[in-house]
Amino acid sequence: MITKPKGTYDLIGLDSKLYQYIYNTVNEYMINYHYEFIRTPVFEATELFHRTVGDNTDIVTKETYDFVDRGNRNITLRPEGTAGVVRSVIENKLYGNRNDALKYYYIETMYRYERPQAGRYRELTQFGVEVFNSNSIMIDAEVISLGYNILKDLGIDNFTVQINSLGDKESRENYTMALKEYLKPHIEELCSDCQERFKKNPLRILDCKVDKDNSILKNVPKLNSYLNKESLDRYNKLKTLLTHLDIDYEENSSLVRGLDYYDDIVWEYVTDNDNLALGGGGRYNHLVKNLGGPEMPAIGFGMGIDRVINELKKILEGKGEIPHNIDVYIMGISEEEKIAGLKIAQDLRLNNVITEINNSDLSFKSQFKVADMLQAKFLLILNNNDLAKGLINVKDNATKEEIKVDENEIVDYIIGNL
RNA sequence: GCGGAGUUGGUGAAGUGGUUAACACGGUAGAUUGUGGCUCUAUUAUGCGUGGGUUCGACUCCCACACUUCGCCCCA
Repeated sequence: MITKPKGTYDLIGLDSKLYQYIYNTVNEYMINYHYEFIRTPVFEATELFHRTVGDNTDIVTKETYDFVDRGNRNITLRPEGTAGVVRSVIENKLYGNRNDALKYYYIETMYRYERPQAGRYRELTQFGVEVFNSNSIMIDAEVISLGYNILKDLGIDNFTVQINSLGDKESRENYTMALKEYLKPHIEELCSDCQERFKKNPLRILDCKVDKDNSILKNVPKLNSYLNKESLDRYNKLKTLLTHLDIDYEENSSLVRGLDYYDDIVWEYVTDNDNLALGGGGRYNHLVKNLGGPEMPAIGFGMGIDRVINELKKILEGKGEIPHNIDVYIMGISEEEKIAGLKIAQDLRLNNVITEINNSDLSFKSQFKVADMLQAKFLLILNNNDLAKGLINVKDNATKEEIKVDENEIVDYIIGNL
């Protein structure tokens, strides 16, 4: 038997239902918030991701899906959404005749060559937004609240928005130096991974799972105190705006995100139960220029749909709710009954009634079982005698009451009683 | 890249180096001559992740690999 590749999954059953639900909700929100849908290629030149992410992390050396195509091009399957959108904005000069914010959203699969574990797959799906050409803190507030409002609307309420400011490049460099200065005498007391991080990415030490209760890390200099006036003002303004928009947030001074292209505001949507990030984002005011575009501020976030699906499943299990399936199941045995049923099914379907019909040679007993499995609300039990009189037997599958309805009124009857 | 635990039917699973792989749910058919969900009866894995090896004999022991799952690194 041929099995699916490691770390992938088939979107089936309840998962696929929830995916559609999320997909539809996201699209609705994006339209109302006036974000334009953008789709970029699944694969891009490897160099794009290397330049976006930087060359010094494990991400580039062991966590991307790289291959050489038949034309000897170095290609990488996109591991995240930002790089492709930024590339497209630059390449298509989408900023050319605009002086307002450019707002894009995507819903796409991503590929990461990782060892699978809880909430981590090799093929994952994210939705996200990227906004260009505005450095207004109002945009930061809009983007953060957009992700927040979507999650809330989906029915997820056990999460928290964690925010932090990394400051601008200068502030961050000053802070990094101060942090290293502070940690240097204690470096031997930290875990071996932190000793490695000290050299490669000192800010990540703040995120360490092993040393998180270590008094050395608890007394570490605060990032916020190294912010310059402008960054601090922005951060304070953001907090005011989020409160203004009724967004519950939490400040997390050790939230740094992994990549060094972020400036100023960063945030994550974190579940309360298991502290898993459903999504996160930040400002990246220098990335566009670094990738060959003009000086242009930008901000964005990505949300892991796979993780959101898992959260929704937990919530549904807790409530014991089974998602709605179909409205009407049409039953019949003889050829005439089935053919009559097919027309009725079409009439119902054209009127937005979710309808299924028996097409096989199943006994009534079996058809009832199918109807129950599909959680049909109404059963249309066709028989030749009544059909000849223009009547249809309608059974309410909740009350078990059965009545005969004129075939010309069946659609209205169903719609009126759903 | 590193480590732990797993892999038996549509599902949940038990199992032993030795002819036919428990049990339950589900499915199908019938008792019920075209209106079910209860009950009863029959039936439902030529197969125990894949490939090798040991053995008279392997689902059971050994090795490798694949996949699942939970962590580490990393986290876009």
